[in-house]
Amino acid sequence: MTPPAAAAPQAARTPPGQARDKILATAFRLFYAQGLRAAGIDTIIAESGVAKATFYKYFPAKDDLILAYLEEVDGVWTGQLHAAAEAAGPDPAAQLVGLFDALASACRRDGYRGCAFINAAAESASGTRIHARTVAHKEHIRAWIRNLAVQAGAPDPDQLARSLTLVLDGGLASGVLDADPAAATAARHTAAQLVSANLGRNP
Amino acid sequence: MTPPAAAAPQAARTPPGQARDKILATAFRLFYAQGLRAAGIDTIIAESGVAKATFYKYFPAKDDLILAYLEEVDGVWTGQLHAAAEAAGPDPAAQLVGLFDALASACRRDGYRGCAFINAAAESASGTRIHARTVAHKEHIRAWIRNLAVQAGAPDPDQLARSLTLVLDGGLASGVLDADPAAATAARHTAAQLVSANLGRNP
DNA sequence: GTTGCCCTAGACAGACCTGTCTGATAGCTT
DNA sequence: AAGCTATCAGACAGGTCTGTCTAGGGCAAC
Repeated sequence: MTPPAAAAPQAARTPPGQARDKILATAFRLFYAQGLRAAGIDTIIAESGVAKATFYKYFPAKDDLILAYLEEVDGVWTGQLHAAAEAAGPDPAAQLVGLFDALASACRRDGYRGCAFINAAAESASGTRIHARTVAHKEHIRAWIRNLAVQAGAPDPDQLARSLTLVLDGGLASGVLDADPAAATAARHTAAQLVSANLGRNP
Repeated sequence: MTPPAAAAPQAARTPPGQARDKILATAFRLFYAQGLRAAGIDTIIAESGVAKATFYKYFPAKDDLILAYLEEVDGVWTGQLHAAAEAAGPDPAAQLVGLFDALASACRRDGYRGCAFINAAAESASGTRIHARTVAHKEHIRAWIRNLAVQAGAPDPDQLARSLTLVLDGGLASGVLDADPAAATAARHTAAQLVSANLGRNP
C-alpha cells in the first residue's frame, strides 16, 4: 500500500561484471588494514559502492570473501618474492638471499601491517577453511625455498629451507608490531649468514 | 508490582578477593584459545562463575581485561624463556641457544597457538594500548637477548639479538599455523648456527 | 543488631553484525 | 518495443556484543 515512491536517482552504476572486482579490492584494503573480524560486511559494501544484493550474489558468506582475499594476497606476495629472487640474478644461492628484498620493500609500503596470512590465522580457529588456506600458503613458500636450496646444492635443503622460512616469518610477524625497516635489513643479513654457513661457500 | 520472588538459592559463592583471579584465569584461557574478539565478555563471565557486576567492578572495559591478560602472558612467557636459558648452564653463549628450548616446550603443550602477543597485535589497531603493550613486550625480550649477546662477547650484539629474535618470532608465528615440533627444533638449530657464526667460536 | 562490603542474579539498552527479501532501474540484445 | 540480466536502494529479521542498572544475599567487624 506504500505509494510507488518517486524513484530515487541512482549514483554511478557499476558496469556489469566489475562488481566482484570492486568488492574484492575494497575487501583487500579493509581486511588487511583492520583485520578479518574488525572489517564488517556493511562497511565493505558501503565502500565498494555496491548494492547489498550484488555483494551476496558473488560472496554468499563472509568466509567466501575472506578466502578470495587470501587467494589474492597469495598471488601478490608470491609474485613479489619471486620477483625479488629473480632480481638477484641466476645463482640460486644469491636468490635465497635476494628474496628477502621483498620483505624490505613490503616494510616500506604505507599501511604495512605484517603478513596477512599470519594475521588471518591468529583470528581463525584451526580446522576452518581460512586456517587451512594459510597453512597451505606457508607450505608453498617453504617448498619453493627448499627447491632453491636444492638448486644451490645445499647438503640439507630441508634444514636450510626451515631456517630461512623461520627468519622470513619472523620478519613478517614483527611487521605487525612496527614497520621497522631495520628488521628487514637484519633478516636479509641473517639469511646471508645462514646460506653461507649451510653451503660452505660465499655466495 | 512484581512479588518479592522467593530469593533464588545462590550457587557456590566466590570468596571475597578471589573473583579477579578467577576472571583472569578464564580470560587467559579463552583469549589465547579463541582470540581477543572471538572471546566474548558474556562467555568469560559465565565460565568464570562470577556475576556481571563483579566483573565490571574489576575490569571496567574489555580492553582492561585484555591488558591484564597480556601482563599475565608476559610474566609467564618471560619466565619460561629465562628458565630455559638458565637450564643451559652459566655460559651466555649456551644460554642464547638454550632459550629456544622454551619454544620447543611451548610447542608440545596442548592448545598451543603461537605467540599471544603477535596474535593480539594482529587483532588490534596500531596506536591502541594493546598494540603498544605488545611492542613493549617484544622490546623487552630483545633487550634481554642483546644483554646475553654482550655477555657472550659478540662483536655486534645488536645484530645477533636481531637475528635471534627473528628466528624466535618466526618459530612463534608459525605456531599459530600448526604446532609442529620440527619448527622448534629447527629454530634451536638455526640459533646455534647463528651464535656460532657471530661469536667465531663453538659454544 | 546494625553497618558496610563484596558478592549473585538477571533484566535491559543500544549498538553492531550477518544475511534475506522486495521492488525498482539501467542498458544491452533481440 | 519487449525482454533479459545485472545492478541499486534499503527495509527487515534475528543474533551477538558490550556495558548499565536494579534488587537482593551472605558475612564479618563493630
